[in-house]
Amino acid sequence: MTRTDKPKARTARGFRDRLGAEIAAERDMLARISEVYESWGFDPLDTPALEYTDALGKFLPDVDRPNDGVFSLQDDDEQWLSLRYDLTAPLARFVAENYDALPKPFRRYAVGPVWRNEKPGPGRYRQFTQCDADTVGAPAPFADAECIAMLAEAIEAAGVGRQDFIIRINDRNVLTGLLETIGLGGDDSAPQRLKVLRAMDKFTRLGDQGVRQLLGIGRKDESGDFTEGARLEDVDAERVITFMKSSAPTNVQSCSRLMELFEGRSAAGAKGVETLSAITELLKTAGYDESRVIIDLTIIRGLEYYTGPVFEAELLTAPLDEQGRPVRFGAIASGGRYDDLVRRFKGVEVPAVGVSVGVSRLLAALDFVRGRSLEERGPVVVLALEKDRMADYQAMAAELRRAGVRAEVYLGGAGMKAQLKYADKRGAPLAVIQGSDERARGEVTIKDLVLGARLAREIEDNVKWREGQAAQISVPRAQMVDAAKRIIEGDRAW
RNA sequence: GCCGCCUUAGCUCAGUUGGUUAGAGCGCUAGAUUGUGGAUCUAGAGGUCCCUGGUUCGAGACCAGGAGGCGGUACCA
Repeated sequence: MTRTDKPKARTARGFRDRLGAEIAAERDMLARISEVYESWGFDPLDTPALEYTDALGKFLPDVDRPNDGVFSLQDDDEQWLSLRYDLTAPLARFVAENYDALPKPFRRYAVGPVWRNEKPGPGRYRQFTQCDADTVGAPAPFADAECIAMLAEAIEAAGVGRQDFIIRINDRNVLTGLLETIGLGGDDSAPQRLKVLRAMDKFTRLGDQGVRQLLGIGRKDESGDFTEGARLEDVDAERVITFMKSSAPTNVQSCSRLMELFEGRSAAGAKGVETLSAITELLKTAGYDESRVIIDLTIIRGLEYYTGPVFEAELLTAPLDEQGRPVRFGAIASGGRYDDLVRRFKGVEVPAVGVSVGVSRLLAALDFVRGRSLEERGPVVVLALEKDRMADYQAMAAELRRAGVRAEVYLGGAGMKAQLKYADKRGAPLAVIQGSDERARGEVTIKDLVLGARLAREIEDNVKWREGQAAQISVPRAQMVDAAKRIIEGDRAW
């Protein structure tokens, strides 16, 4: 192979490798969330990563090529396959395919990677993990309220304090009602409705000014790019903005304000308010008041997808980045009602509501909030000083493992110094050392790497840093496991 | 997708108006300090200067195209 033939070792754009602590943290979080889902009576369902593209509903309009945004490939029979971009579309396919055999309502949860062929950004990858729970075949509001309550429990189980997050809720029908009151109810206004909703979706980021521009003539951003506006009359634009600011401190107040707005003017709007009112009442009875679930009229969510209540969970503690600016993580979980999804397959409307936790985002957020608490705790490393005693070393490691302590024998070819460096790099709590001296005495030396590091940090004047041998003890071989366990317990206290 | 900025050692970055063997800090490897990671000292390894093409006697520096990264914006089921 010549130089130019050599492939470059690199991960594909928007993808990444992960190891050790991060995987453990995600596995742990998924287990906690799944446990909550399962305890609420949801059964796990696993579906394939690849689906027929038409089953996912992702062909470009009027073109027989799959949509941008999904990774697709053509099978040898020319049929298009796509990697799933969420867990809900496969659920709809599964329900339609097995409709008659399933208990209805059908409750399932699903965990796994999904792929999106989009521009990656910080914390935004082209492969990420979702953790969903959905109830198919149950109309609002009971299933919706349950879903929200369960989400709150799942987020807590994942490690976010009760006071550190809030779930914001809105309803698609309420938004439809708003659009009707500004004269955008008709079928011919559909494109404009879309633009208005998109503009509203940016309220949190762009504020009144930006949204006002987007509702009117359009907006030019700081890079010089221009976004076409919805071209509403000024009065109507103001109504939209006023609407978004009219979320009240209590859910009851919000509902009565909305009722006032819609009464006699929009059936859809009134229906939405009733639903919101019912859900928040149910939740309140269950102990979820405004401090945990609040009506927020700026919540929009997916545009041509949700048909009723929509909600998202947001972290309230905004940690600061290196420059001291607050870090926005966006929604850590979201969900809503989508009554149309199965209709594509069956022709009949099947009501459904679900929730999705963005696992990677939640992990990243937690990481920030509690400052890399996911610190690596490596295995105990048994040094291999005498090559002809490897069997003894393996026996030591085995004893430690039997006592529930992660342990391994150093298997490289380097000397003692390098072996300790290795142990250090692995994050080992301690190293077990038995050279010829210890062996002659029937002992092992246990070096406390955590304590040693701490002592070294305190001792500024050096040369005598070597007396840091206080961080190690010799014990009879038979007491090795006990001594090791004691040291590990002690380290935990620090 | 569009706009802007960036890409030099494992990492963070210097590199003067184009001019010989491309540098620093940290990290890494080895040695010293009785058989010891984290302190100190010494030595060493490590670079297709993102890629391709062009301008030039000469390109890490200049030009064009591409790739990757960052930021903004659009889209986001």
